Amino acid sequence: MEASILAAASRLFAERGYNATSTTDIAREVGCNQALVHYYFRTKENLFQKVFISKFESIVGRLRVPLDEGCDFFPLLRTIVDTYFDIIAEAPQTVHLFLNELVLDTERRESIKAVFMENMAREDFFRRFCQAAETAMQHGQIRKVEPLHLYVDIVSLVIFSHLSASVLGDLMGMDAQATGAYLAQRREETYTLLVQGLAKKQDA
Amino acid sequence: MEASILAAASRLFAERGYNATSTTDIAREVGCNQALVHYYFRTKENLFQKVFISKFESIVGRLRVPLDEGCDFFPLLRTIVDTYFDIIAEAPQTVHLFLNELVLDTERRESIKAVFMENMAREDFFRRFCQAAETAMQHGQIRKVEPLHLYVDIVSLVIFSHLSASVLGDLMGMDAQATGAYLAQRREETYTLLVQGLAKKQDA
DNA sequence: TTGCAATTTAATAAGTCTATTAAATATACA
DNA sequence: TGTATATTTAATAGACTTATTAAATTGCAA
Repeated sequence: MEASILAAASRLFAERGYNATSTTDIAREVGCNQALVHYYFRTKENLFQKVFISKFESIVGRLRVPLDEGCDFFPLLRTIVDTYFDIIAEAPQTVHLFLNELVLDTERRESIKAVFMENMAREDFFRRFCQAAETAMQHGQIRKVEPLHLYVDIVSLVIFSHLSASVLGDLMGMDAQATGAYLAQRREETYTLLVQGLAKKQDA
Repeated sequence: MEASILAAASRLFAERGYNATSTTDIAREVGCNQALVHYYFRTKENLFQKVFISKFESIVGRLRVPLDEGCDFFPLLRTIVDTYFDIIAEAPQTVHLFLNELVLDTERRESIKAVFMENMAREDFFRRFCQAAETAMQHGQIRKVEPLHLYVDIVSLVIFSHLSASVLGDLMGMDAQATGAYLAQRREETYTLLVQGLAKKQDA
């Protein structure tokens, strides 16, 4: 029961956001009494934290794509782009949740900060990504660029591909198939733009 | 009074989103009775629509950067990137409002769709942008790319530069100056990535 | 079976929310 | 000045919110 409340809360928070989801809604979704939600999680805020942290760590865990040291940078980039596209495609509402409650709700950031820091410290993915980028620069594979900015470039293009698919899909009246095709195009365009935009120019 | 209610609502909706802003909050912000908000705008939803449309049209109006036909594509790109960075820098909460209520709230999209379509039909900016992109392709200035994707590339990088500045600023404890420096770096990185990532390769 | 603990329920307190109403005040115009 | 109109207010209905309480129910072990 505790698990199914968590699962229902997870769905509803992601779909509608924190404010638009009541503990009554969650109970209705589960098919139980509203007081049960509070019996297991005491407060709505506490339940949300549990949901958020769970989703956050599940996502962060999957960001950790294999980073073989000796490997060329561009195959690595392809893997990252593909993996990130797939992660979001599997759970697009999670991106909504993060944008809604992390990016837009500055109050909630404070309570999330600790979780974020802890994950960053435990996971060394970003540090190793930076090393791979530095190595690629030294080998003349890519131009000079701050690894953080390189990473933001990637994430920007991936996340916005999905957001634009969602919005354009509605606005232009695209069906599921057309949206899928658009996303596939975005995946290739993202990779192309990054590869070419990061490559070391020969004529320089 | 009607105008000052609209202004206060504009601020609060952008800061906190629709659900987290009550008509009582708006009245308090203005310094008037809560019933006045309903006297002038009847419903909260109606007031929000007015706010949203106003902000939307104000932004769309500014997207219309000069598109001289004969001009090279890259100066045009620089203008677009600079203009978009400046627009968001002036009113970062507006981006939040759009993300919150347009991207994330699928219900509200329906009511916004008409406004969007009307603006797209009236403004020919996007059509002319596409023409400029096609011309640049014919002249061999940029590689082959669907103009829509090119535009999404630009918008993705610009908007996410601001979102990441906001989030990283909080998470890493950056002060206003450091955030400003980060944004300036993002602007250059965005331009560099686009110029190089869109350029027609010589060796092809 | 009995008794104890865990779970689930109904009822409700205390507060907020949107929206409406009628009364009070301000404004404009004859 | 008097009167019609516009604006503003206080009061409140009615619905919904989170959270708590005590009572009812279930499951299990002695």
